[in-house]
Amino acid sequence: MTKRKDDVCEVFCINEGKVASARASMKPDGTVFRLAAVFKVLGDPTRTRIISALLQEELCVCDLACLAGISPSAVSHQLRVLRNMNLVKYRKEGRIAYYSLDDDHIASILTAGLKHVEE
Amino acid sequence: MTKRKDDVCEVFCINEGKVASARASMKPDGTVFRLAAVFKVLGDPTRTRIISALLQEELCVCDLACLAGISPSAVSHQLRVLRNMNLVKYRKEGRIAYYSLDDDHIASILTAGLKHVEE
DNA sequence: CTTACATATGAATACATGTTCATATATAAT
DNA sequence: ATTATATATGAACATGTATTCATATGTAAG
Repeated sequence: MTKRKDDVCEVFCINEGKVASARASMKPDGTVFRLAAVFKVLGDPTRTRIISALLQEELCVCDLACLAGISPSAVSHQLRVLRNMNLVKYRKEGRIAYYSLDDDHIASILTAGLKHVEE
Repeated sequence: MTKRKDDVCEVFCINEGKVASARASMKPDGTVFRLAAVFKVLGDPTRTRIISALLQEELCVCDLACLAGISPSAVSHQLRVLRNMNLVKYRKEGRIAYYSLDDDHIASILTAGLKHVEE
């Protein structure tokens, strides 16, 4: 196998035209990367469960820990990940932090995913 | 910290009522798990790019390798992952395998995700 | 001012995962 | 038949990641 690592595209594409047009109509790399990042964050069972629970109503860390069946510490770690991706937001009431979905798109993504999963 | 690992839920929930109702309205564990699995599969930049390219038209392994900028071998591995999750299907034409999205839900999921990413 | 509690966070460990490399299979061409 | 090509696959390695544990922060209560 002596394919050169660079310019693989130019030389080894089978349908250069299709590749060129596909490339032209694709979202920019940054967008694809951020999209992947969002899906990756949603792609952990614990976090999916958390988001799924928050579809109904806001919940505090402890309650989410109950629902997910893991320690509050683990939930807190995961909530930070979700926060960093702008998937959840929270409000503080005393020492209790109530988390909720950050915007309506999140529910749409979940719903679309469920349609595929539930066939 | 002397919290028992079992029955954490019963003892340490702050709002038992909210937790109970959230639990009742949540999808079964199996569904949540499969949903997470779908998102996890979509959560890799290479696979997101592949799916994104296939939104336009079917493409063969080599062309996808060009678009993703990785080896055909790596693409083939990823295509198997996507196949296992029923996200893509393929038809053979001679020795060339043309891949396409398996159903319309996939596009919906991508679109919903893009709305969040593009704000 | 302590004490208790809800949450957050850093470090460490155990586990999963994506790519590469080598090789296999299958189909077309010579 | 032999060679070239398109794809598939197994093993290995390197990297990433989710949980746990220990600890820190901040808030309410005694």
